[in-house]
Amino acid sequence: MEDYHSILNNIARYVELSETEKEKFTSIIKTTRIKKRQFVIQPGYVCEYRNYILKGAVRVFYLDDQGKEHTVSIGIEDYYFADFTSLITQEPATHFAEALEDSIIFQMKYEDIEKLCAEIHGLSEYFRKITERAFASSRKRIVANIGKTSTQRYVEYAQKYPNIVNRVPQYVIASYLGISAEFLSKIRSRQ
Amino acid sequence: MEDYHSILNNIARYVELSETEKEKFTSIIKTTRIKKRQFVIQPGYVCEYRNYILKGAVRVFYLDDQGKEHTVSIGIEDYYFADFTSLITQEPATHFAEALEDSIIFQMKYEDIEKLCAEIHGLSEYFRKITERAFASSRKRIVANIGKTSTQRYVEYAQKYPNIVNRVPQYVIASYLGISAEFLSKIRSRQ
DNA sequence: GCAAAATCTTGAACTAGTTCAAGATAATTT
DNA sequence: AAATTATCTTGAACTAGTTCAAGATTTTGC
Repeated sequence: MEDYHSILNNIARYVELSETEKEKFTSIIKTTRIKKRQFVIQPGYVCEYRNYILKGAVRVFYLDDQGKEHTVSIGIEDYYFADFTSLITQEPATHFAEALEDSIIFQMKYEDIEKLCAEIHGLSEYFRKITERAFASSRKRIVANIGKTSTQRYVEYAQKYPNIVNRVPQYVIASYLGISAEFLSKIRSRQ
Repeated sequence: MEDYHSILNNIARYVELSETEKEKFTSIIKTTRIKKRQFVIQPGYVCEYRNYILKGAVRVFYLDDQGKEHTVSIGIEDYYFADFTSLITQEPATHFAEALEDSIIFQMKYEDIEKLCAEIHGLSEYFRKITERAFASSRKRIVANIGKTSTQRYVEYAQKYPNIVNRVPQYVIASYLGISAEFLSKIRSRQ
């Protein structure tokens, strides 16, 4: 029996579910342990699961034509990740998800969530609300990428997520912020 | 009596609503006519409405510290827009929304949508699903901004949205793609 | 249909950030 | 604790894209 306390707590911040509903939800969860550097999602394979990080750290990234890595998301505890395009279309992924530490994740099959959202109104509301938040912060990131200098982006990110900056390799942060690893090093040396 | 055909059609692509539900939904819609260059959303004022474009074109943008414009979204018919951060937090907006043409928009109050989503399961599912799609395409845009050259971004955008490129001033496209208006002009002259 | 406003183009000087290369540190593994 | 692998730093040469300025073209309002 796993500890669903933290994910149910996350849900409770947005909606109230009955005990039966909570049980139905936790019954679709598969718990997976992954080792550092292990891939959870890989290009070519459909992203079957919506993943929740119970413990550890995971990043989602893709490789461009020149083989350069671009990190799309960095998540630690209490964070969802997926190749969302692949997840909602159920077409092959284009992104990797890689454990940055030994981690424990909860995996929920796309179809199971869809069925449960159709059945449980509160759950539909929950995913609607967290996706709205995710969308708004994605918009904020676009704004930051377009409108700010690399230095500003790094300083603000480090201020907002000091724990991530301390846990995760610098080249990952760089590729998340859209800066070369070398230039991020130079930014840091000037601070 | 307005023509809700197109917005109900949009909904029908994702979920089925009963006649009563449709009526409840259309009853919260306020129709507004806006003139070219008119602002619908302005920094300092809470973004009260989720807006749907029935006819016309609208962009959402913000001004950075140096007074430079950065376009966050460009929408034409059958497209939702808002300052989503302001909408979901109900705090003052930081963005402008400006009509690029004389337009007709449907406006739905944030609180009315929330209430109706809590009441009508299908509507909650609808907004969940369209927000998931919006989120996925927002992620794609981040990837494009970080990983591609200006030229690639422009060429791909023009290919995907030829109608927008033809309807909307070039400097708006440039500020959406994160390029200076001058450089976009040079890109186009080389094509 | 003319005047004014808005948009687009082009060139020259510049700069933020990249790329490449090589060495220095730090973290893991045996 | 030595060896290997992963990560970070620094410098020099380079380039994609910016900024500024001024003129050309198109659109809009009266």
